[in-house]
This record gives sequence, structure tokens and C-alpha cells, in this order.
Amino acid sequence: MTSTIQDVARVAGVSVSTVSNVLNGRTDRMRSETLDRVKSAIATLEYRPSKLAQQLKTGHTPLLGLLVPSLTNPMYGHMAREIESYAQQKYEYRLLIGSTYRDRTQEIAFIEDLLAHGVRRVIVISSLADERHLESAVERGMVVVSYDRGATPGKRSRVSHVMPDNYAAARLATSHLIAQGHQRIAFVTVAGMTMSRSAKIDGFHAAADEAGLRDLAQILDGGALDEYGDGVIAEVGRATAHRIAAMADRPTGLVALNDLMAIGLIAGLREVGLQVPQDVSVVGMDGIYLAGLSNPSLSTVQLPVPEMMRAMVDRAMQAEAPLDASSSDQVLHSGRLVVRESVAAPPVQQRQVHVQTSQEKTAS
Amino acid sequence: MTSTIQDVARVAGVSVSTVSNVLNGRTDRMRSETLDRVKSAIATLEYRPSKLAQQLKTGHTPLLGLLVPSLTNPMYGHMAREIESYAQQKYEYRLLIGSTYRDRTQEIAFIEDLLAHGVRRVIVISSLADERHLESAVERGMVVVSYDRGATPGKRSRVSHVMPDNYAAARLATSHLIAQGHQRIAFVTVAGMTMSRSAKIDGFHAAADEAGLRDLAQILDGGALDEYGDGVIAEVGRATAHRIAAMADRPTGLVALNDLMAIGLIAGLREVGLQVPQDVSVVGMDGIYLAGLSNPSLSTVQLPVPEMMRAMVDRAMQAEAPLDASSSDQVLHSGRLVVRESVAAPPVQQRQVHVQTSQEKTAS
DNA sequence: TTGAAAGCGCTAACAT
DNA sequence: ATGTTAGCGCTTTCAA
Repeated sequence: MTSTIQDVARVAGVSVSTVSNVLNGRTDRMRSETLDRVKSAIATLEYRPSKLAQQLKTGHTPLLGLLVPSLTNPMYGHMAREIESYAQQKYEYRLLIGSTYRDRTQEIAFIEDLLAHGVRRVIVISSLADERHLESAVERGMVVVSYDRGATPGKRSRVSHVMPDNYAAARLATSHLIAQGHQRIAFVTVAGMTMSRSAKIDGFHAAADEAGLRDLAQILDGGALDEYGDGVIAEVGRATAHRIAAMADRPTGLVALNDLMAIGLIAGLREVGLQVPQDVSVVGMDGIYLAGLSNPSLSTVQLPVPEMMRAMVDRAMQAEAPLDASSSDQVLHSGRLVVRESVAAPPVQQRQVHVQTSQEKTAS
Repeated sequence: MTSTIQDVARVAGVSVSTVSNVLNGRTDRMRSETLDRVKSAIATLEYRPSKLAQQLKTGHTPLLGLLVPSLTNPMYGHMAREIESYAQQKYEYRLLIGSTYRDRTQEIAFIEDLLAHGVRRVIVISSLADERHLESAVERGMVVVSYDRGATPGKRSRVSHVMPDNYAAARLATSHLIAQGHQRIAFVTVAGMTMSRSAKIDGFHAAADEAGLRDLAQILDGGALDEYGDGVIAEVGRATAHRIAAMADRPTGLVALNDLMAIGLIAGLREVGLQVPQDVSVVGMDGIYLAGLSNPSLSTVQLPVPEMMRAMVDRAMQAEAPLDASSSDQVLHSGRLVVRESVAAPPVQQRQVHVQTSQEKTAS
């Protein structure tokens, strides 16, 4: 089907090792005439070395594993995009991708497969609290870079960590709300406590405490995500907005777990007749481009995605997993506040609404 | 590092071929005692066969290539998600993904790499008019399934095609606008004529002609996408909205190339003080979940993504590329109109606007 | 019922 | 300066 190194050797009238030598750039002490013959043989046969065979021999494959919660969340799409183009351009690596919906079993299965495919480097975007399966992958020769969670303090880890400063991001978002005069504020999250989520909650509380708002700050848990994982987080936001509308002393300022949640909240609030930002203000986190397109446009804390992704890829390309990740590790990437339209001063008086549901007609 | 089939053989006290036999289920004429020994050896060593070596031997690898224009467009994220989960569940295949930004060179390079990695099946979401590079991949042993473009009529092709009925979709969207009373209508697209785009334009024109609106229907080209490809299509929509606002006899009804473009249009129209749907109506195509969350929510033609993706994967898993794709091929998957808020009757009189630009403040 | 052996396409000593 | 050769980890006839 495809030509092999043998064919090239035959056509060029040389041995396979000579061909292999030119393939691998060991052409210094080679007669230029020989080099030419090999080169032209390669050209005429349109020969492409099998990465497969190369890999079986060398033990290395130019493939990078990428584990994402869900490609349905544009944030992860963006991240995947950045990782892919950087890994490709700088290292000539391709991406083997897997969605895990933050399910431990899926993560394990995926890593298992990577190992079987000879892939030795993986970027894990997940933030499951328990990282033992990642540690075990390192034992088996993987270089693992994990996003969105820090190394457990005081615990040595050979997993590399790159992460946004979630604490600072949430604090920044919350302070922005407070600066506009909000007092009854809430952090809206989903079920399941990942490290990044708890860091955000801490940041939210810190900002509230700082302003003496401890008793007025609350955490709203929108419940579990279904099998689709993060993709439906906007739906959780929408449903939560309905709940919020029905609250007696409803919060006037909402800090959303992330932008997609915020977009869901805004949609849900609108459905129940509450205006953003006149009745309720909303801040997001992430800084996806859709935040700038929503109506009202979403104020958010924008994370430096390209920088973080590059840092991850660079680490993944290290020859070895770090011996102890606790030192060089904790570089927190901080976000910046992008002020748009979704935040304003709180209303003087709470508007009454009767909860209703939107309807959607379908025609053929 | 990892244990090999040799290790298992040694521990079990059998030959490698026996181990290989149990690996491949040829255990019928095997003494159950032997089988047990092998099994327990596998278990204690935590042995995992190297897909790599298997592949070098068999020529097959459980990897599916996926070429997308850009993971930044949620539509492609959704498609990738469906493909991945179906390929994984039904065939135990993993995904090797590549973004090409609809660039021919990138497509070729990616396919080249797939071949080198021994990957024999690829799904191409691209709709570049020229498919020769795909044909050539078939020659070299690839099973290629292409989305979003039909086989060239009258031309034999060994590339399999799965596609939405873009013509019908655009026609449906356009008719919806016309049914609300719109006469000055426009189809908003980007530079670069792919097959799917021209099919949509044809559908748009068909609906217009049918209603005797030929002279009032126009095509608006928002210009080229930058290196980011489809991800920034919303930006093109936004910019185009500004242009539209400045038109003398501006259209009252807009059919967007896809939902992301529609979302950009809505955002842009709002920026220049035009209300959707009071001043201008907008219909999208695709049916991404964000369409239901926008404000106003977007009326659109929803495509049956899961069905189409499953059809693609199933075709990609065929043993051989079809000899002639023109027969079984042209199954058009049709979309359904989802009516939401972005379409209403046209305004009685055109509202004057002075074009302004939104501003965005940034703080640290 | 099990084992021996020949590769799959390449790389890298080691020879020459 | 180039060729010989021994594998990498597996599958699969073919023998025993």
C-alpha cells in the first residue's frame, strides 16, 4: 500500500540504515551523491516513515493526550484550540482528545488507552479532587499536567499543575459587585466540589467578609449536571435563576461559577421577568468571547487562556515528570476584570415577579 | 517500564503465542487450567497489550481522525462531542483531532500525519470545494467521510458524504421570514464559497423567488475570517450588522449563515440601536444550545446533529471506502424550524440610527 | 492443546 | 561512508 524504508533503500541502491540515517539527519559524513539518491528515491516513492514503527523502536510518539470535561463548553473548546495549535507549531505534536464529563472512571480509562497507544504526555483539565489516578499514571511513565487545581499543600506530587488564580478571580468579581453597592450577594455554583470551585467560593467569601457582608453572602447550588457534564451548565444557571426569582429576600448581585453559567442565569432571569442589571447584576468568570455578545453583555473576569495553555504544553513536553511539583509549580495565572453591562447598582426596591416558564414552538 | 507479553508468558509458564491467543479470544481449545494461569499472570502484572505493537502487526489502530474547522465554534464542539462518544461507545475508538481553519494545507498535513500514525479512518468537517486531497487519501487506504458537502454530481467519488440538507434549511429559514411579512431580506455570509454555503444561498433564493421577492433579496458578504477561522464568525456578524444599519434601504429580515453568525448579528444590531425583532428579524441555522439562551432567543433551523454524527462514524467504520459514493450516499438530513423570539413582522417604517460603537472598559 | 518462528517498519549499535 | 543485524511487542501460520 504505502512504501517502506526497504523500498526506498532498494530504489536508491543503498541499505536501510543509510536511508534511516538521512531520515534522522545523520547526513554529515555522507557522500552527497548518496544523499541525493536517497532523497530522490524518497520523493519518487512519496515515502513517509511510519510513526508507528518509529515509535515501537524509540518508545516515543508525537501525540499529546488531552482530557477535557466537555467540548460543549466553549471555554474548553477555546482551551483545546490553543493547546492544539501550540503543541502542533512548537513541538509538532498532534492531539488525542477525550471528554470525561469529570467522571473518574472515564479519566482512568482514557489514560489507560493513552498508555497503550504509547502516549507519554497528557494534559488533564478536570480538577477532580482525588488525583491518585494521575499519580499512578506518572508512575507508569506519563508526564501529567493538570489544570485548574493546585497541588495538595504539603503533599508531594509528580503531577505538574497550572492554574488560574481562582481565589483572586472570584474575589475580584465579587468586589466589583460590592463596589456597585450590592449587599445581598450570592455565588452560584453546581453540585460537586472541585478544587477550583472551592477556591472560587473562598474568594467570594473573602470579598464579602472584607466588606462586612458575611451574613448577606450565600452560596447557591444549582444541583447536579447530567451526563453531558459542563455543557449543560447553562441549563443549571437557567433553572437556578427561576429559583432565585422566587426567593423572599433575593440577592441583587450574582457571581457565577463561570461565564456559561452566567449566560444561563441571565437567560433564566429574563424568562421570569427580571432585568439584568436593573433588577439583578451578574458577573461571570472565564472570559469566553460569547460574554461580549450576550445581551446584556457580560462583565467577567477574563483568564489568560493562551498563556496558561502554553505553559501547560511546555510542561507536558518536559522529558521527565518533575520529582516534586511543589516548588516550581504554583504559578498562579491571574485574570483581569472586564467591565461590560451586566453589573449596575442594586435596585432600590425588590421587584415582584411571578415565576413563569418560556415557551418554544416547533414547526416542521 | 510496563510489562510485555513476554513477561506474561514467563510468569504463566507458557509461550507468547498462548498468551496472544487468550488476548484474542482464541481460548476454545485451551485447557482451562492454562487459561487461568495466563489470566492471573496478566492480572498480577497489570499487563496491557501495546496497541502500538498490535497495530504494527495487524495494520489497524483504533483511532479515528477528526478534522474540524475550529473548536471555537460551539457547533463543532457539539459535533466533536457526539462523534467522540459514539465512536468510543460503539467501536471503542479514540479521537485524533485537528483544527484546520478550512485551510487546505493544514488538511493535507493532518491527513498525512494520520496516515503516518496508521490511522485509516477520518471524518472531515470542512466542505472545501476541492476534494482531491481527500480522494488521494482514499487511494492510500483511508476511509474518508466528509460532512457538509455533497459529492460532485456526475463525478464518482470514493469519499463518503453525510450532510444536512442545507438548501432546505435555508429555504425553511427564509420562508419563515417571508411568512411574517418580510420583503427586503438578506442572506448574511462570509467570504469563501463552500458547497454548504452555496447550497444555503440557493435555498435562500428559492424561497425568495417563490414569493416573488427576487429583486428584494440580497446576499451580504461579511468578508474574510482571520486565522482563527470559524470561531470569529460572530465578529463578522457583528461588523456586518453595523454595515447593515448604515444601508439606505436596509433589509428587515436577515438569514444568517449559521447560529454563531446570527448571534453576532444580534449583538451588532443592538450596538447600533436596532432592536431585534422589532426593527430587524434574524434567523439562524444549526440549532446550537446557545441559540435558546440569547436575548432575544434565536429562531433557527435545528440540524439533527447526533443522527448525522452517528451516520458519519458508522460509515467511517466500514471496512472499505465505497467504490462509488454516488448511490447510497446522498442521504440528506433535514433540519426543523425552531421558532423563538428573533423573528417578528417587519416594522412599518424604517427606524433611523446613527452608527456608534460599543465600548468596553477594562480594569485590572 | 501449545510452541517456534517469521515478520510488521523502523532505529542504532557495531562492523566494515 | 555505508552495510549488517538485532530487536521494539505483538500476531499468526505452521509444527509438534
